[in-house]
Amino acid sequence: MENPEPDLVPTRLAGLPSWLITQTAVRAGRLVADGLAAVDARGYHFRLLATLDEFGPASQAALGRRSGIHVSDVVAALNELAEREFVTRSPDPADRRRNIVTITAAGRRQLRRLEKRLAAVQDDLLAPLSPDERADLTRLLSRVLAHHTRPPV
Amino acid sequence: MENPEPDLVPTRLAGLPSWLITQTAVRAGRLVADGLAAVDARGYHFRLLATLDEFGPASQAALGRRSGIHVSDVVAALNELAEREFVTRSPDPADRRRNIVTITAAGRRQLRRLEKRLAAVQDDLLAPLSPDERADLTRLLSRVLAHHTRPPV
DNA sequence: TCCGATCGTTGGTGACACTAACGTTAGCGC
DNA sequence: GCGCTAACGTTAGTGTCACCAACGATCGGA
Repeated sequence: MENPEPDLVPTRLAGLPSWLITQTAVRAGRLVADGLAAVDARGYHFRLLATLDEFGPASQAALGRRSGIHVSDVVAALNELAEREFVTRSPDPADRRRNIVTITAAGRRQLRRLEKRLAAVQDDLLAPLSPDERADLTRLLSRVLAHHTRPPV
Repeated sequence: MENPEPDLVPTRLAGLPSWLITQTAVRAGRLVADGLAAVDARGYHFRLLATLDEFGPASQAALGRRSGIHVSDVVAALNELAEREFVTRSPDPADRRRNIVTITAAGRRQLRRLEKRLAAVQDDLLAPLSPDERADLTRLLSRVLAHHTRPPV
């Protein structure tokens, strides 16, 4: 929806892996945002719903760790999800500091919708690559990401 | 410098290429930002200096197109660069709407410093990959990016 | 000469990641 | 049992990047 006719890109940038990754991420982010916006959601919402669906009810802190979202941002995103009844928050009887967050049936339906949108986005995003190449890319990125997720330091 | 001990990540996320790309970009962005911050700069500054050095003096609009930065953001970033005398702005005698932006000697020195930092960042970022794999990743990302840069629509 | 396009600039917005501070609560060491 | 530390949820604020709308000035083609 933008990108005002880019001129040729400096090779100093185009050759930098960090630039390639972040720029590709910008494009990917746009596609994702557009896809999710059609269902009135954004990345945080999907990540939280997917995490809840996969691991079951959890505290907000656990949700944050698993989805990679900061606890303080989890609060805001859950407020929005709860307002639309995609999720319920109830105090943990066993630990009064905690909330137990649970996905609702409506939340699961919303998640299905989001997943459908995102599947289309993947296809759009990786359009120029063959299935083998897509697998290669996924493999390489996973390795890089894993390396920086649990720094061997 | 953060990442508070991530729990296991949902496979629903870990398998999504769009997620892999954006998450890897977050890590890359952190490394880049840290590297540049050490010289009191950020991404926009490097991109502008590199573009200027590669293509020579240019108008702000041209700079924006080549570096992929919105014109309005170019203004702010150039203000910061000009304040530190890394760049000079002079009116274009041939077109009074335009400014001609030129990189200074100090700007070139700063660019060298930034490039040095970024080279180290690339190595850190791609540490788990062999040279061949790094080339593969670069190739794949370039293809994806090219496809979304000039939409074939 | 008019009109549309371009240029620089200002002043916003939104998503995402992240930080600091706070009161509450749990659980461990002693 | 008591005190300290750590974890929890929440609020409020920051920085980067990308983007949008509007403006006056200027240019260039019809």
